[in-house]
Order: sequence, then C-alpha cells, then structure tokens
Amino acid sequence: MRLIVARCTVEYAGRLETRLPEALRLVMVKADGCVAVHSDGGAYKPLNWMTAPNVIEDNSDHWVVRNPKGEAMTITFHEIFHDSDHVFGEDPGLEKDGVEKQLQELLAASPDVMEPGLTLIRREHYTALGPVDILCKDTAGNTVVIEVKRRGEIDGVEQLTRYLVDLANDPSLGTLRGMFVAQSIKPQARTLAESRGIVCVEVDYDELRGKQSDKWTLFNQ
Amino acid sequence: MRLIVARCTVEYAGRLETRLPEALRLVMVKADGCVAVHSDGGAYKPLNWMTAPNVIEDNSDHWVVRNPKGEAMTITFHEIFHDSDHVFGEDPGLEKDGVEKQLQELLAASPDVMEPGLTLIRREHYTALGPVDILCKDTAGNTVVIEVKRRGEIDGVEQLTRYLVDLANDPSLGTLRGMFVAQSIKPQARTLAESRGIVCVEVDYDELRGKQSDKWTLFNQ
DNA sequence: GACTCTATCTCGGTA
DNA sequence: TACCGAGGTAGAGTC
Repeated sequence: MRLIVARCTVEYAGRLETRLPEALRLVMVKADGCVAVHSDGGAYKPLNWMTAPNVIEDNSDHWVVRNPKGEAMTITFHEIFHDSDHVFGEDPGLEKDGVEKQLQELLAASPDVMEPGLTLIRREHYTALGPVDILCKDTAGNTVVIEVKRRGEIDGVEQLTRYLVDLANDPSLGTLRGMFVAQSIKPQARTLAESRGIVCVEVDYDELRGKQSDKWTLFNQ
Repeated sequence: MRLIVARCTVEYAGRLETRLPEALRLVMVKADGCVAVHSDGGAYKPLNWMTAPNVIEDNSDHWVVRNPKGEAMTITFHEIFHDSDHVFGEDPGLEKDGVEKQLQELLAASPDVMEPGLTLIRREHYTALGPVDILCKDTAGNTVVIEVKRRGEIDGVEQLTRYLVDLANDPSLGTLRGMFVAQSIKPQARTLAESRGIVCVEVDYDELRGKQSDKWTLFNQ
C-alpha cells in the first residue's frame, strides 16, 4: 500500500462528474491498484476513488486512473509532503456474526420460537419474485410464509406481501398465512403488516443462539 | 490525520460482531476522531471503522474506540511499522454534477420522449407520502404519475404504487395512470410494474442530453 | 428528531 | 456474466 500526502486537485468523470479543488489530502493506492483520495474529515468513505481493475497512468505531476468502463479519475499533485510504500501481504479477512443469514438459519432450526407447533417445510423457497426465506406448516395445517429481517421495516412487509400474492396461485400450498419476523419491528411496519393479516414476531438473537447451543449440548450428551 | 501501519487484530461489537485475525493493516485516524482499518485489498471501504462522534481510549498496546450508541471497536497492536501524523486543514469539499435530478429535469423538459403527446403538469408534486417526480397529462386527458430512477428496480415500483394509491383520493386529478421511467429497468421490476398496469419506459441519458442541447441551440439561434 | 430516499452505493451470492 | 438483495449501509433532504 502506497500512502501519499499531498496538495492535489482531483477530477472524476464516469457515472457522474466531480471536481475537488486544491487541498491537502491522502492518496491511498492499494495492492490491486485501486486508488482512494481521503480528506481529514468526517466520513470513512473517500472523497473520490477508483476500484480495481484499473490502469494508473503516472505522468509524475498528475495521474490518470482509468477503468474498462471508460471512467477516469485525474489527480494533479501540486506539492508532496509524504510518500511511503508498505507490503501487507494477504489479509485473512473479516469474520461476521449476527447477520440476517444466521438469524434465518437459527429460526429454521427452531421454528417453534416464532409460534408453538410450527414445523419447517423448507428454507429459501424460490418464486418468480425472489426467494421466500422460510416456509412452515402450522398446527392447523396452514402454510406459513415467513420473511426474516434483522430490522423490520416497511419494505420487508411489501416483500412478504408480494410473495403471498404470488404463492396464492400455487394450490398445492393450501391456505396461506404471512409471518414477519425480525429482531425489532418499526411501528409503521407492524401497522401495515397487521392491516394485511400478517403476524409480527420479534425475536432475540442472543436468546436464539443460546437456545441453539442448548440443543447442541443436549444432542451431544 | 494519523496513519499507522501495524500488525494488529481488531474486534467490533455493535450492530453485529466481527473479528479480524492478526495481520498487517493501515489504521487511519481522522481529525474528527473517526477511525478506519484498511487492508491492502479490493475495496475502498475499510474492513472496520468507527465514525464520529466517538472516544478513543489509548492503552498503548490496544485501543478501545467507543461511540454513544454503545458500539465498540478494539484494536490490538502487535508490531508497529509506521506511525505519522499530518495536519490537513479544512477541505473545500466535493462538487458534483448530477444524476437522477438531472435526468428528471431533462425529462420534465421533454415529456414526449416518454410518450408522444405528454404535457407537463408539474415537477416534484408533494403528497403525504413524499414528492411525485413528474405529473403529466396524456392526449386522452388522463393524469400520468411518473417515477424517475437511474436504475429501475422493484422498490421504485413500490414507491410509485404508493403514490398512485394516495393520489386516487384526489378527484381533481381525474383518471390516473402510472409510468416508471429509468435508464434501465430490471426484469423483476418490469414484471411487477406491468402486473399493476404501470407502463415502463427506458430512456437514454446521453440522447436526452443531446436533445436538450439541440433545443438550447435552436432556442438561441 | 424522525422519516424518506439516493448512492460513482458496495458487496456477496446465485442462476 | 448479469441479476438480486443485504448492509454496522451512510448521508442528504424534508417534515
């Protein structure tokens, strides 16, 4: 990674056009050639950037960075205060815990957390409009269409509603019910869901995880 | 801006939990206290970050960065290879030349690009649910409710549908039609739109811009 | 302050 | 490869 601190101006022409007046900034060049221009302010996001793959044309006082899509960023250097290069090697990468996928897995493994007596039909049931997160059967024999979100907002309810409308055309599923499951559900989303006969369920992720590890322990005893 | 190149491990606990195994990385601390950890690969986005406002607790071999929301990022330094500090001063900031807004302006100026005979009623028509991009009248006297996007995706169709439902309560508008306009429209969005009787129109931005400059030339001759 | 919508969204997955 | 959806989305604008 090359780090350059310099007074510079930057222009970008691609999906939109931008200009950066002359100022002191950090120019960061990563191993794969991607270039980012950072100011010292606010955001973690750079002011301008160009992701790989790209080609850096180094004209010493100014660089032109081009990508295959025809976008170009021009950095003009007026005065350089720092220029260093560092070899990092491969990064082992980020491990994540607590994303929607995991929540879905935990719920599919313990459907009765959402409603007593629920049994799993399948996860990721594909429809023309996209995959339904979880399909279950309830004690009365209805098919329960379940949408899982980390945060329950209005677009999740819309998504579930589309699935319900679409799946109503499949007579093999029998009577349908909708269920909206999230760690927390916004009042607006809850109101909309309930006005459409969709049941809302809030679940606790840590509790779920605990339940899962209990099961695991039990299973291995 | 402080730049530290070091072998480090990072943990984040907040909206989710993440771990970064020991590796060589860049730790960037900006003037407002926000901290970002960059690898040498791919993205302009840092692996981990903490935006301002936050408090950095410096225990020399490890930092704990906390924000008021109760999130925390812990950076443990194992070996430091570079550590420098730079004073940037205020950045004059990024100047942008538009995308969707400009597309909207161009379409409002030439409504017949979307459908022959369309005439503009108004732009940015405010409803309880948010502003309708463009309102037009068609040759049959219907009011056409138009949603403009750069890329036409399914949530844009939902947005337009909400406006249509809401505007149906306004008798002064007469018969309503919906129109979804974008540079490109995804198949799923098109399917959903057409199932709701919403017309889909793809427009070419460069062509539109050309048309506009023709008009401009004509006007100034 | 809460809500809404945009983004050079980015990023990952999958058909 | 294109499409689709999640995101610690962030950030701007509006009510």
